[in-house]
Amino acid sequence: MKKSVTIKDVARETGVHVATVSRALSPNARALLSAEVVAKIRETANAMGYRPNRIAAGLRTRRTMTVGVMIPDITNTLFPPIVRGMEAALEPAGYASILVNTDNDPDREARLFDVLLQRGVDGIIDAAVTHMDPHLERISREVPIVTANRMVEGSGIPSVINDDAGGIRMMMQKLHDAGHRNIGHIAGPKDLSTGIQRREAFETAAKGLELKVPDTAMVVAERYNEDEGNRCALSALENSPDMTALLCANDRLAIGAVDAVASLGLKCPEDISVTGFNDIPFLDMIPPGLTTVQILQFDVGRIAAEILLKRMTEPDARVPETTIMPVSIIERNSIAPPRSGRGGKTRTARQPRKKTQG
Amino acid sequence: MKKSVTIKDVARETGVHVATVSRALSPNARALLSAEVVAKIRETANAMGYRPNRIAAGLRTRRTMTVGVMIPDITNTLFPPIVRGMEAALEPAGYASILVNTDNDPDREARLFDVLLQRGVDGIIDAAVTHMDPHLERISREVPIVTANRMVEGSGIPSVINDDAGGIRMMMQKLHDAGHRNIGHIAGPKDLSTGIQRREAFETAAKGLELKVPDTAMVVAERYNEDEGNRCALSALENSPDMTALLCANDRLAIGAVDAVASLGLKCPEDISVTGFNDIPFLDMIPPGLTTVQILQFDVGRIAAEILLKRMTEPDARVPETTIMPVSIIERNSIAPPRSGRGGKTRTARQPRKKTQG
DNA sequence: ATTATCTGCGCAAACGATTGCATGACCGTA
DNA sequence: TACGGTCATGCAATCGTTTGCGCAGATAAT
Repeated sequence: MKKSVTIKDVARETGVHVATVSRALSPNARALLSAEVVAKIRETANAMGYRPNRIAAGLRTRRTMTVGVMIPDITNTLFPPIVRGMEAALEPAGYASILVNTDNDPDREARLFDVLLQRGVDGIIDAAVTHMDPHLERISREVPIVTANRMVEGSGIPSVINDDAGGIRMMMQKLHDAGHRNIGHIAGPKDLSTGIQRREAFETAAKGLELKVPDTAMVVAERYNEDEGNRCALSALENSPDMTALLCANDRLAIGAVDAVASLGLKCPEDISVTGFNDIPFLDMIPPGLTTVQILQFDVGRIAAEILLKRMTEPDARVPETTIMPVSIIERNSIAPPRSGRGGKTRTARQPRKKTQG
Repeated sequence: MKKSVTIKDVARETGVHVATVSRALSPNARALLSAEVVAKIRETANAMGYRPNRIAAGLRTRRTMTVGVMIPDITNTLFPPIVRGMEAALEPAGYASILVNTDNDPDREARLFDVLLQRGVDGIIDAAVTHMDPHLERISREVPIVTANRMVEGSGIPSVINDDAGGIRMMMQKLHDAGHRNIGHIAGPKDLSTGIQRREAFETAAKGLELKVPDTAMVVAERYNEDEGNRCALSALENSPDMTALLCANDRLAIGAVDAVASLGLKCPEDISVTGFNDIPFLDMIPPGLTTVQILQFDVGRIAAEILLKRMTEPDARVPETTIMPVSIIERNSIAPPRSGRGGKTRTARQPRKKTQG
């Protein structure tokens, strides 16, 4: 609309060369100039409403002071706090962020990487990475990357993740303490590191507590959403009549599971205990109040951004390859001691099987 | 990290001039070239892994194919769907978006405008604007702007908002139909167009239904959050013993209000009906199930983006100054007929006043 | 055959900033 | 007075694209 004032205008106005203006305005080069000239330049630059053009600067310096942020879907309430955490570290350092949603679609992801690189981002934070990401290593040779909340194993790409294993272990212990011996699991998608790691943690925890988990009591979701939680819970509940608790790989699956429990005429937690993971916003307000593993959403984003900052500013600084953020259990009302049995209560009740409950 | 292949490399490889490469790769200029040359260039460009540098192009063309998106706070669940709506229109058109959170802080907002303009955004969608925004008109002379969800009156800046007045009117009618005659209002912040317009709509609706609303039954919140909803509801409930319903300016205020109701030993909806506005995600899962005004969150963002696209591509095309999106009532369980009275039930019950109930 | 019109492509100047190098003024010292 | 050394600033190239203009050759019109 209106042509803006450039370094050249300021130069003309103050009667110096553009190079001098550039130096006067640059925190680093400022020391090369006499104090009076610097003062005069900055003054008139301000007066003229000069606004540096980072596009032009970026062309020359190959640094745009913007980073790319990839997430699966911003409407998934897990991610906004993570994004804010990133911003909390990025903005004070002078970086802006281009945000893109992959919808967990690899084609889209590939396109979006191009979108970011074409715009010359100085780095990328990827919270949408799949377990075996085909693009990431190639991209990471062009620009610094760190993954948040998820990781791709063995890639050497720095990641900031949660103590998935620890969270699951603690939750299993909690269920065991409450008396549960037949615990099912709704696992997350098998192409996501969180899905995989939580499932493995579930299995080793079960083994550690000497619990048997029949195949029917462990079903893996295609996606992290309520519908899948519902579907998987239904399957588990109908095929594992002895099951008294369902440990879910995340909160949204758990919410779907609670629905499934209700739709079978059962109650949570009286008939079936259900647990979640993440402690997403508003979870505390949804009945019956899911007991869940709380992760430090904001801090995951913040730390990931801080690591990226380090990699961008000191390209050969050493950064931790994977930093694991602590988790904790938030106790609400979705765990209760198991009923002695629930054989007749399921709509699709079948003939009772041998019980393994101890 | 690795220097990328430029137009110059492609030119050398194919034995033509850079200008020819540029034209071969530009959908518009392609027609100027012979088909064979175009084919050859595109082929080798692909083979070499050429990725256009939009920074450089932007410097020359003054178009970066990125837009700025300002919102108050992405962790406010109202905004993610709006942002996705924007993206749905922007991305297919080749635009990426830089997202910034203002936290409703005018200083921050001013800084962030600079952040966006320094990066040469082609346009801005502002969903964080205050009613009398000091910056907006100045900025709008430099770059096309459209506001979403909110507006600044009399500015001439295109906006896409919701039918606030209509929503409030319908909700008032609903409460009236249920038998309520003493209806209170928790108004939104007085510096936001939504707060103002909904409050005005409340007052004219009350007048239209011939309801008296004592000053004590209308309290305005400083911010749109649960704590303010709680505080305001407490004040209204304690100072207006006759009140049987609380129409809240948004869902978060309403959530706080039902907490307040409960903390006074009353029940919603039996003792006090409460209503919201927006129908934010997860609202349906929170007891008692707020009856609310549903807005088209996604479409507000989408339409705003479409209008911005029009303004960016055809600077003197005429666009509607304010487009109002339809709303509808979602009925849940937070409205019930009024009790005959609730005099003795409030903790801070005072001597009964004259009733105006008909 | 001469001139006018097209076609297809190259030339070079932008866009706005950064930065290595050059230069001139000034100071101190020999 | 001449010389070496600083200090403050100017010069000009550069980043990767886009685009107005011009030129050469081919084709068409006269």
